Amino acid sequence: MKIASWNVNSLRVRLPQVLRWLDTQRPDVLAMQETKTEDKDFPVEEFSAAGYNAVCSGQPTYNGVAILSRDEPENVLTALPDFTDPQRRVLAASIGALRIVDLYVPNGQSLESDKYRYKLDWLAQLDLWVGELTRQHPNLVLLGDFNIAPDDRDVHDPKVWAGQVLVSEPERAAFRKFEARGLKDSFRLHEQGGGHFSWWDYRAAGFRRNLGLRIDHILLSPALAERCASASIDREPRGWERPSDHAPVLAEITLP
DNA sequence: ATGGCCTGCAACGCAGGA
Repeated sequence: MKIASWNVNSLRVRLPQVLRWLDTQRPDVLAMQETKTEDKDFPVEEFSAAGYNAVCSGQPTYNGVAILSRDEPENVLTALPDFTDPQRRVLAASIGALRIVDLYVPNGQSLESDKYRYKLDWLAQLDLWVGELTRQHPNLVLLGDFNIAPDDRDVHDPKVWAGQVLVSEPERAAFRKFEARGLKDSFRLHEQGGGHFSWWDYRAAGFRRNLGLRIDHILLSPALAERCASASIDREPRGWERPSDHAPVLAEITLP
Protein backbone atom coordinates (compact mmCIF):
# COMPACT_ATOMS: atom_id res chain seq x y z
CA MET A 1 0.00 0.00 0.00
CA LYS A 2 1.68 3.18 -1.21
CA ILE A 3 0.41 6.37 0.42
CA ALA A 4 1.39 9.88 -0.60
CA SER A 5 0.79 13.51 0.28
CA TRP A 6 1.41 16.52 -1.95
CA ASN A 7 0.70 20.21 -1.55
CA VAL A 8 0.07 20.97 -5.22
CA ASN A 9 -0.33 24.77 -4.90
CA SER A 10 -3.31 25.06 -7.27
CA LEU A 11 -4.69 21.94 -8.91
CA ARG A 12 -5.71 23.95 -11.97
CA VAL A 13 -2.10 24.78 -12.68
CA ARG A 14 -0.68 21.47 -11.52
CA LEU A 15 -3.16 18.92 -12.92
CA PRO A 16 -0.84 17.79 -15.73
CA GLN A 17 1.96 17.25 -13.21
CA VAL A 18 -0.27 15.36 -10.79
CA LEU A 19 -1.45 13.06 -13.59
CA ARG A 20 2.13 12.55 -14.75
CA TRP A 21 3.24 11.77 -11.21
CA LEU A 22 0.35 9.34 -10.60
CA ASP A 23 1.29 7.54 -13.79
CA THR A 24 4.89 7.18 -12.65
CA GLN A 25 4.38 6.31 -8.99
CA ARG A 26 0.95 4.64 -9.03
CA PRO A 27 0.24 5.36 -5.33
CA ASP A 28 -2.82 3.68 -3.80
CA VAL A 29 -3.71 6.93 -2.03
CA LEU A 30 -2.74 10.54 -2.77
CA ALA A 31 -3.79 13.26 -0.32
CA MET A 32 -3.50 16.75 -1.80
CA GLN A 33 -3.53 20.19 -0.24
CA GLU A 34 -3.94 23.73 -1.55
CA THR A 35 -6.07 22.56 -4.45
CA LYS A 36 -7.58 26.09 -4.60
CA THR A 37 -10.45 24.53 -6.52
CA GLU A 38 -14.18 24.59 -5.84
CA ASP A 39 -15.80 21.15 -5.73
CA LYS A 40 -17.89 21.87 -8.83
CA ASP A 41 -14.67 22.47 -10.80
CA PHE A 42 -12.75 19.47 -9.41
CA PRO A 43 -11.33 17.36 -12.28
CA VAL A 44 -13.11 14.14 -11.27
CA GLU A 45 -13.12 12.75 -14.79
CA GLU A 46 -9.43 13.24 -15.44
CA PHE A 47 -8.59 11.32 -12.27
CA SER A 48 -11.19 8.67 -13.01
CA ALA A 49 -9.59 8.12 -16.41
CA ALA A 50 -6.29 7.64 -14.58
CA GLY A 51 -7.90 4.95 -12.40
CA TYR A 52 -8.59 6.99 -9.27
CA ASN A 53 -11.61 7.75 -7.13
CA ALA A 54 -11.68 11.29 -5.78
CA VAL A 55 -13.19 13.12 -2.84
CA CYS A 56 -12.62 16.81 -2.30
CA SER A 57 -13.39 19.73 -0.05
CA GLY A 58 -12.53 23.00 -1.73
CA GLN A 59 -13.22 26.72 -1.82
CA PRO A 60 -12.28 29.49 -4.25
CA THR A 61 -8.75 30.93 -4.18
CA TYR A 62 -7.45 29.46 -0.93
CA ASN A 63 -6.90 26.14 0.83
CA GLY A 64 -8.75 23.06 -0.38
CA VAL A 65 -7.99 19.36 0.17
CA ALA A 66 -8.67 16.21 -1.82
CA ILE A 67 -7.98 12.48 -1.60
CA LEU A 68 -7.45 10.24 -4.61
CA SER A 69 -7.60 6.50 -4.12
CA ARG A 70 -7.65 3.36 -6.19
CA ASP A 71 -10.21 1.81 -3.80
CA GLU A 72 -13.54 3.42 -3.02
CA PRO A 73 -13.47 6.06 -0.23
CA GLU A 74 -16.06 5.67 2.54
CA ASN A 75 -17.25 7.60 5.60
CA VAL A 76 -16.02 10.95 4.34
CA LEU A 77 -15.68 13.89 6.76
CA THR A 78 -14.83 17.42 5.63
CA ALA A 79 -14.12 19.36 8.83
CA LEU A 80 -12.60 19.24 12.27
CA PRO A 81 -15.35 18.15 14.70
CA ASP A 82 -16.65 20.95 16.95
CA PHE A 83 -14.65 23.68 15.24
CA THR A 84 -16.49 26.21 13.10
CA ASP A 85 -14.22 27.13 10.22
CA PRO A 86 -15.05 28.23 6.68
CA GLN A 87 -11.52 27.27 5.56
CA ARG A 88 -11.37 23.90 3.82
CA ARG A 89 -8.39 22.21 5.44
CA VAL A 90 -9.55 18.76 6.54
CA LEU A 91 -10.72 15.67 4.69
CA ALA A 92 -11.05 12.19 6.17
CA ALA A 93 -11.99 8.97 4.41
CA SER A 94 -11.76 5.24 4.99
CA ILE A 95 -9.97 3.44 2.20
CA GLY A 96 -9.77 -0.32 2.57
CA ALA A 97 -8.54 -1.04 6.07
CA LEU A 98 -7.11 2.46 6.53
CA ARG A 99 -8.51 5.63 8.03
CA ILE A 100 -6.94 8.49 6.05
CA VAL A 101 -6.98 12.03 7.46
CA ASP A 102 -5.72 14.69 5.03
CA LEU A 103 -4.68 18.00 6.63
CA TYR A 104 -3.70 21.43 5.43
CA VAL A 105 -2.56 22.98 8.70
CA PRO A 106 -2.71 26.81 8.74
CA ASN A 107 0.55 28.54 7.91
CA GLY A 108 0.45 31.09 10.73
CA GLN A 109 2.23 33.84 8.76
CA SER A 110 4.23 35.22 11.71
CA LEU A 111 4.26 34.89 15.49
CA GLU A 112 2.63 38.32 15.83
CA SER A 113 -0.21 37.54 13.44
CA ASP A 114 -3.81 36.62 14.28
CA LYS A 115 -3.21 33.78 11.86
CA TYR A 116 -0.63 32.31 14.27
CA ARG A 117 -3.22 32.27 17.08
CA TYR A 118 -5.63 30.60 14.65
CA LYS A 119 -2.97 28.01 13.81
CA LEU A 120 -2.37 27.11 17.45
CA ASP A 121 -6.11 26.94 18.20
CA TRP A 122 -6.61 24.80 15.11
CA LEU A 123 -3.82 22.44 16.18
CA ALA A 124 -5.26 22.17 19.70
CA GLN A 125 -8.64 21.22 18.27
CA LEU A 126 -7.00 18.74 15.92
CA ASP A 127 -5.20 17.16 18.86
CA LEU A 128 -8.50 16.52 20.64
CA TRP A 129 -9.81 14.84 17.50
CA VAL A 130 -6.62 12.81 17.08
CA GLY A 131 -7.21 11.47 20.59
CA GLU A 132 -10.56 10.07 19.41
CA LEU A 133 -9.20 8.89 16.08
CA THR A 134 -6.39 6.88 17.67
CA ARG A 135 -8.95 5.12 19.87
CA GLN A 136 -11.37 4.46 17.00
CA HIS A 137 -8.99 3.54 14.19
CA PRO A 138 -6.04 1.22 14.79
CA ASN A 139 -4.99 1.78 11.15
CA LEU A 140 -4.78 5.56 11.20
CA VAL A 141 -2.85 7.70 8.70
CA LEU A 142 -2.61 11.42 9.51
CA LEU A 143 -0.92 13.14 6.62
CA GLY A 144 -0.58 16.41 4.80
CA ASP A 145 1.04 19.82 4.93
CA PHE A 146 1.57 20.33 8.67
CA ASN A 147 3.40 23.63 8.21
CA ILE A 148 5.69 22.53 11.06
CA ALA A 149 9.34 21.51 10.80
CA PRO A 150 9.49 19.07 13.74
CA ASP A 151 13.13 19.68 14.69
CA ASP A 152 16.29 21.41 13.54
CA ARG A 153 17.26 18.53 11.24
CA ASP A 154 14.23 19.55 9.20
CA VAL A 155 15.48 23.11 8.63
CA HIS A 156 18.22 24.13 6.18
CA ASP A 157 19.52 26.88 8.48
CA PRO A 158 18.18 26.57 12.04
CA LYS A 159 19.88 29.83 13.08
CA VAL A 160 18.12 31.83 10.39
CA TRP A 161 14.79 30.18 11.20
CA ALA A 162 15.08 30.15 15.01
CA GLY A 163 11.82 31.20 16.65
CA GLN A 164 10.04 31.89 13.37
CA VAL A 165 6.71 30.53 12.27
CA LEU A 166 6.91 26.86 11.14
CA VAL A 167 9.66 26.13 13.67
CA SER A 168 8.47 27.94 16.82
CA GLU A 169 8.35 25.98 20.05
CA PRO A 170 4.53 26.03 20.46
CA GLU A 171 4.12 24.59 16.96
CA ARG A 172 6.72 21.91 17.60
CA ALA A 173 5.05 21.09 20.91
CA ALA A 174 1.77 20.59 19.03
CA PHE A 175 3.53 18.17 16.67
CA ARG A 176 5.03 16.26 19.59
CA LYS A 177 1.55 15.85 21.07
CA PHE A 178 0.57 13.77 18.06
CA GLU A 179 3.66 11.64 18.65
CA ALA A 180 2.75 11.40 22.34
CA ARG A 181 -0.53 9.86 21.22
CA GLY A 182 1.47 7.11 19.56
CA LEU A 183 1.66 8.39 15.99
CA LYS A 184 5.01 7.96 14.25
CA ASP A 185 6.62 10.28 11.72
CA SER A 186 7.05 7.70 8.95
CA PHE A 187 10.03 9.50 7.42
CA ARG A 188 11.97 9.25 10.68
CA LEU A 189 11.36 5.51 10.90
CA HIS A 190 13.82 5.17 8.03
CA GLU A 191 16.06 8.24 7.99
CA GLN A 192 17.74 10.06 10.87
CA GLY A 193 19.83 12.59 8.98
CA GLY A 194 19.17 16.23 8.19
CA GLY A 195 19.01 17.99 4.85
CA HIS A 196 15.83 16.22 3.68
CA PHE A 197 13.16 18.74 2.81
CA SER A 198 9.65 18.76 1.33
CA TRP A 199 9.36 22.50 0.59
CA TRP A 200 11.73 24.99 -1.00
CA ASP A 201 11.11 28.71 -1.50
CA TYR A 202 10.43 29.71 -5.09
CA ARG A 203 12.77 32.66 -4.50
CA ALA A 204 16.52 32.64 -4.22
CA ALA A 205 16.97 29.42 -6.17
CA GLY A 206 15.88 27.65 -3.00
CA PHE A 207 15.55 24.24 -4.59
CA ARG A 208 18.83 24.31 -6.48
CA ARG A 209 20.65 25.28 -3.29
CA ASN A 210 18.53 22.88 -1.17
CA LEU A 211 17.40 25.69 1.13
CA GLY A 212 14.26 24.01 2.39
CA LEU A 213 12.12 22.73 5.22
CA ARG A 214 10.54 19.37 5.93
CA ILE A 215 6.95 20.34 6.73
CA ASP A 216 4.91 17.69 4.88
CA HIS A 217 4.43 14.52 6.88
CA ILE A 218 2.82 11.10 6.97
CA LEU A 219 2.09 10.05 10.55
CA LEU A 220 1.21 6.43 11.20
CA SER A 221 -0.54 4.69 14.08
CA PRO A 222 1.60 2.07 15.89
CA ALA A 223 0.02 -0.84 13.99
CA LEU A 224 0.89 0.78 10.65
CA ALA A 225 4.30 2.07 11.72
CA GLU A 226 5.31 -1.54 12.40
CA ARG A 227 4.43 -2.32 8.80
CA CYS A 228 6.02 0.74 7.21
CA ALA A 229 8.51 -0.70 4.73
CA SER A 230 9.82 2.63 3.41
CA ALA A 231 9.27 6.38 3.49
CA SER A 232 10.63 9.00 1.15
CA ILE A 233 10.39 12.44 -0.41
CA ASP A 234 10.19 12.53 -4.20
CA ARG A 235 12.22 15.57 -5.23
CA GLU A 236 11.77 14.92 -8.92
CA PRO A 237 8.57 16.93 -9.58
CA ARG A 238 10.12 19.93 -7.82
CA GLY A 239 12.58 20.02 -10.70
CA TRP A 240 9.90 19.97 -13.40
CA GLU A 241 8.78 23.00 -15.38
CA ARG A 242 6.42 25.22 -13.34
CA PRO A 243 6.57 23.11 -10.18
CA SER A 244 4.70 23.27 -6.91
CA ASP A 245 6.95 24.60 -4.15
CA HIS A 246 6.29 21.33 -2.27
CA ALA A 247 7.46 17.83 -3.16
CA PRO A 248 5.30 14.73 -2.71
CA VAL A 249 6.08 12.60 0.33
CA LEU A 250 5.50 8.83 0.37
CA ALA A 251 5.15 5.91 2.75
CA GLU A 252 4.83 2.26 1.84
CA ILE A 253 2.93 -0.04 4.16
CA THR A 254 2.90 -3.82 3.91
CA LEU A 255 -0.63 -4.85 4.84
CA PRO A 256 -1.28 -8.47 5.82
C1' DA B 1 24.81 40.06 -4.52
C1' DT B 2 21.34 39.48 2.35
C1' DG B 3 16.88 39.61 -2.13
C1' DG B 4 15.32 37.09 -5.16
C1' DC B 5 8.66 33.83 -6.58
C1' DC B 6 4.06 32.02 -7.56
C1' DT B 7 -1.17 31.86 -7.55
C1' DG B 8 -5.94 33.62 -7.89
C1' DC B 9 -8.89 37.31 -8.44
C1' DA B 10 -9.59 41.12 -10.26
C1' DA B 11 -8.32 44.68 -12.60
C1' DC B 12 -3.54 46.60 -14.39
C1' DG B 13 -2.07 45.61 -7.47
C1' DC B 14 -3.40 42.98 -3.85
C1' DA B 15 -3.47 38.99 -0.23
C1' DG B 16 -1.44 34.83 1.04
C1' DG B 17 1.80 31.43 1.11
C1' DA B 18 6.25 29.47 3.86
